[in-house]
Amino acid sequence: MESELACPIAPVVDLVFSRWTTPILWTLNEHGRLRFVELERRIGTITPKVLTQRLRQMERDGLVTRTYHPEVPPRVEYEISELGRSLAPVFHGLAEWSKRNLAKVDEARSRYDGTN
Amino acid sequence: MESELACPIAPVVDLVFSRWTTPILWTLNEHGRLRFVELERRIGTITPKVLTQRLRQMERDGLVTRTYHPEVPPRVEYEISELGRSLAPVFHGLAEWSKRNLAKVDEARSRYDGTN
DNA sequence: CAGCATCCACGAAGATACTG
DNA sequence: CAGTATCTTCGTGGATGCTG
Repeated sequence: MESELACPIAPVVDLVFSRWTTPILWTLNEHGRLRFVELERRIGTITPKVLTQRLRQMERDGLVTRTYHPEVPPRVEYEISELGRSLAPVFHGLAEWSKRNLAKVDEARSRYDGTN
Repeated sequence: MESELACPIAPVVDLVFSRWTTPILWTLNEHGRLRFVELERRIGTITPKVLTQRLRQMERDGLVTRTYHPEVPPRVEYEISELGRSLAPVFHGLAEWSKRNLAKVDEARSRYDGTN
């Protein structure tokens, strides 16, 4: 998808920051093991189809684990894996940067738009 | 774009990891001030239209600066801003994670696909 | 409940050609 | 050189309905 030619982190960006993966990972990291609907509700605006798609991909990539309980009604639980958890420092770094610099982005936008 | 309800870093993810911003920022961080075509060539697969779009947005967000030299032929130079440079630790963290864990992702995929 | 199947809509991105 | 203009393609995502 992205050009790796000039950017060594392109693969990991594709992996971790493609759409919905961050909220999913963050939620699972905060609340531990969750059922499908719980995850769906906590994220709020995602549709079940898309949530399923992303979870499958993340399961394949080893970022989350899926546990199926053959009951009636069926119960499926998702959990962040060790590999997924190892991204925590990166996320923390982003949160820090956010706290410190996101306001500057807003300022820059106002300046650019001339709506000082 | 992304749901912020469950994920505090969603805004910064949108800002920094939307398409092409990472390669652009990385390239400008590596090579300093660059002209439009130089940037285009280093990234390799981006089209001028898209490159222009992304650069405009990043300029608006305060991540890059644009300098126009009214000459013939015209010369425009792009440079990473202080704000953009402040992302370096985050990028470095990603590169580190990449070196350590990207192979595990490949393993997980092989396992999932059953192509052990 | 946890999904899959299907259809549809939209915007981002690519290809191409053209200007000051 | 540094873009802009236009057209087309494509993928993501939304909506809906249906199963074990």
